[in-house]
Amino acid sequence: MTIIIKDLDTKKRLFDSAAKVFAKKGFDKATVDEIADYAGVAKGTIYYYFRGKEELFLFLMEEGMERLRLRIESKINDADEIAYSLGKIIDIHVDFVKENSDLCIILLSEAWGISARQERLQDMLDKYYSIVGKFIDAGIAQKVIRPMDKGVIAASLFGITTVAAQHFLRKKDAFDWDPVNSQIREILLRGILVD
Amino acid sequence: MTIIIKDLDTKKRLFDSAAKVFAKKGFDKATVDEIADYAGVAKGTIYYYFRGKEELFLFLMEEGMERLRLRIESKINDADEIAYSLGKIIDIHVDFVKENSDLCIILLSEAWGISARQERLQDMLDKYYSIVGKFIDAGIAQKVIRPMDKGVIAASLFGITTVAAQHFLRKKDAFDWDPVNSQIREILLRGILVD
Amino acid sequence: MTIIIKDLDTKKRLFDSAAKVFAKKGFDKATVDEIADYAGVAKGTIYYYFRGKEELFLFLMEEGMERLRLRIESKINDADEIAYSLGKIIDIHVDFVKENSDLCIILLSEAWGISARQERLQDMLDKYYSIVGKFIDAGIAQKVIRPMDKGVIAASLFGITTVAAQHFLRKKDAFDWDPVNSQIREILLRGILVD
Amino acid sequence: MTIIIKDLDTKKRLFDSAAKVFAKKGFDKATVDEIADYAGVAKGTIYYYFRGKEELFLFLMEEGMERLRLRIESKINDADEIAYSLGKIIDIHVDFVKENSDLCIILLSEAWGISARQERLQDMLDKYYSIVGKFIDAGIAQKVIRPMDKGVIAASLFGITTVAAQHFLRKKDAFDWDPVNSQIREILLRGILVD
DNA sequence: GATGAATGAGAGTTCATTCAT
DNA sequence: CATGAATGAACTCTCATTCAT
Repeated sequence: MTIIIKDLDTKKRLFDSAAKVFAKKGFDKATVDEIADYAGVAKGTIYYYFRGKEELFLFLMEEGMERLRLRIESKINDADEIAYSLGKIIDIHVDFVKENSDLCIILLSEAWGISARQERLQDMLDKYYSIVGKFIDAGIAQKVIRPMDKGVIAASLFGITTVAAQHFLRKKDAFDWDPVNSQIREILLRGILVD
Repeated sequence: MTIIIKDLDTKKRLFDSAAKVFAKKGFDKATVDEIADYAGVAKGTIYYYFRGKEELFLFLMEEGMERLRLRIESKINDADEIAYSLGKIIDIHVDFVKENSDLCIILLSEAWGISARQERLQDMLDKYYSIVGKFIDAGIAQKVIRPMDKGVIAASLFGITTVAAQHFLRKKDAFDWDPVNSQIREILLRGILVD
Repeated sequence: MTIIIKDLDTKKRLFDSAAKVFAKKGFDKATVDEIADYAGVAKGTIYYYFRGKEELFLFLMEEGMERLRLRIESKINDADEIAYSLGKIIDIHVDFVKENSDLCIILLSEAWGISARQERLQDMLDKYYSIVGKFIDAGIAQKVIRPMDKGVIAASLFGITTVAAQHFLRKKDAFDWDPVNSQIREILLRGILVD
Repeated sequence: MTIIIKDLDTKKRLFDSAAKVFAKKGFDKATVDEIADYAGVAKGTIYYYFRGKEELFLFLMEEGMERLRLRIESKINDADEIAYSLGKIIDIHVDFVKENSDLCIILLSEAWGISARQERLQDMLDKYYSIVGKFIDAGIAQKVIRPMDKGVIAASLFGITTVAAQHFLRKKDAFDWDPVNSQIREILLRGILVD
C-alpha cells in the first residue's frame, strides 16, 4: 500500500515539477537535472519512470489535453442549446488556461514547427479540434452558426482564448478575469453566430 | 565596392538561411553549423557578422516585425474609416503570415515563456499591439468599436490570424486562401464592431 | 527443504542466464537487469546471491575452467602414452569448446588485456597451462615431444583449438566436426612430436 | 601547410592514443576522456575528427588490418616457393604482433562474440583469412601442403601466432624472441606441410 | 529469500564560441 | 573578409548498487 502511494507520489511530483520547468524554460532549455532537483528526487529516478526527457514531455502534454477534453465533455450537455454550449466551452477553455497556465505555455511554445515531436503535438491539437468540431457541425446544421469552414472556427476559438488568456497571464498583478472572459466570449460568439 | 556587395550578399544569404533553419528546427535545435552550411559559408563567418547565435536570431525577429509594421503603416491611411482600416489590417496580417510563414512559425514558437530572450520577443509583441492599438483606440472613441479592453482585442486579432493561418499552412496541398481570409475577417469584425 | 531447492534453483538459473548474456554481450555490455530478466528474478535477487556483477562473472569463469580441468584430469590416465594423452587432450578441448561455446566466447573476449579482472582471468589461463604443461614436461623428458619452450606449446594448443573451433562455430549451418577435430589434432601433433 | 601538418599531427596523436588506451582497457572500459587526455587534446577534438567512439575504434582496427595486409603482400614474392612463403608469413605475423601489440590485444579482445560491431571485426578476420588462404590454396595444389580444410589452417595460423605471441608479451621482462618465432614456425610448418 | 524503487557517479555526445591564419 | 581546427562546458542517459519492506 505504502509502495503504491509512494509510487504515485513520485510520479505526481515529477509531473508537477516537469510542468513547471518546461513552462519556464521550454523543452530544450529545460534540463533533466533541474526537473529532478525541483521534484526532490535523484536524476536517475526520472529514467526509472520515463524512458527519457521526450517521453516525460509527451506524457505531460497528453495528460493535459486529456484533462481539457474530459472537462469539456463532462460539463457539456448534448441536450443544451448550441449557442449556450459554445459559450460554456469558451468559459471552460479560459478557466483551463487560467488554472493550467504552465501546461498551456508549453503547448503554445512547442506545438508549432514541423519536427517529429511536433507532429505528435499537432495530433493533440487535431484531437482538440475534433471535440469542438462536433458542436460547430451541429451549430451549422441547426443554422445557429453561420456556414463557415469548421477549421477556421476551431482554430479561432483556440487561438483567441489561449493567446488572449496568455496575454493577461503575463502581467504578474492579479486582475479581474471576469471581463476578459466575457469579452472573449462576446467576440467569438458575435463573430460566428447568426444574427 | 565589390567588398560591400559581397558583404551584403553574405549577410543576405545568412538571413535567409537562418530564417529557414530556425523555422524548421526552432531556436535551440537549430545549429550554427547548419545555418552556415545552408548559407554556403564557413561557421566562423557567422561570428564575423553577428556577435553570436542569439544576436542573429534577434536580428531576424526584429527585421521581421519591422517589415510587418512597415507594411501596415504604409498601407493604412489615417483618413480612412476605422472599420475599413481594421479590415485591411486583418488582410495584411493574413497575407503576411502566408508570405513569411518561416518567420511566423519562429515567432509563434519562441514568443511564449518567460526567459530573458523571450522578454525581448514580448517587447516585439507589445510593439505590435501598440501599432494596432492606435486604431482600436480610435475606433472605440468613434464608437465604431464596442467599448472593450484594448488588450483583449489586440490579442484576439493576433491570436486568431496567426493560429488560424498556421492551421492551414500545415496542410501541404495548396488551397484557396481567399475564403479563409474573409472568414477570419468576418469573425473578428462582427466580434468587435458595434452593430 | 523447499527453501534449499528453490535456492539451488535460483542460483542455477542465474548461472545459465549469466552465461548466455555475458556470451552474447560481453562483460561490459551485459547488464544486471538483462541477466535478472532472463533468469526470471528481480534485480535485487542477484545481489542476494552474489556480491556484485564482477563476482557473478568470476564465479562463472572459474566454474567453467574447473569443468575443463576436471574433464581432462578424469579422462587422462597417467599410465597412458604421452602421445596418446596429448591427442586426447586436444579432443577433449575441441569438444569442450563445442559444448560450452558461451563460456569460451566469454573467455576469449575477456581474457586479454591487463586490467584488474583480467589478471584473475590470466591466472585461470596459467592454471590451464599448468595442467597441460605437466604432460608436455613429461613428453619432453621422454623424448616424445621435441625440446621446445613449454609456454609456446601450451599457448599453441590453446590458441589453435579455441580460435579454430570458434571459427567454425560462427557458421550457423551445422557441419561435421570430426574432420576439424582430427585436422587440428594432426597439425598440433605433427608440429610438436618427434618424428 | 602548417595546417595540414597540424591536422595530420592531431589525427596521428589520436590514433596512437586510442590504440594505447583501447589496448589497456578494452573498448567499453576505455573512456573518451582518457583517450583525449593521453593525446593532449580536448575531448571535443575527438568528435571533430571522428563521429564517435565507435568510429574511432573501427578506424583503428581497419587501419591495423590494412597494415598487416600491406606488409604481407609487399614482402611476399609470388615466384617464391610456397613453403618458403609460408614461413615468411609466419615471421611477418609474429613480428607484427610484437610491433603492434596494442592493436593485436584489441583485436583479440574485441573480435569474439556476435554483436553488430563484432560482425565488422569478423569481416576483417575474414579478409585476413583470404589473404593467407591464397597461399594455402596454392600450397595444396602444388602438394606442398597436405590436403586439409583451408579454414582450419588459416585459423590455426592466426590463433597460434597471436595467442602465443600474446602469451610472451604479458611478461614485462625483455626476452629473446627468436626462439619463440622459430618454434612457432616449426610447429605450424611441420603440422601442415607434407613430409 | 526476494523484491524493486531509488540512487548518483560517470559515460558519450553536442555545439556555441574562439582565434590563429 | 573569411576560415575551420580546436575547445570545454553542459547536456542526456545508463546502470551497478543499496536498502526498506
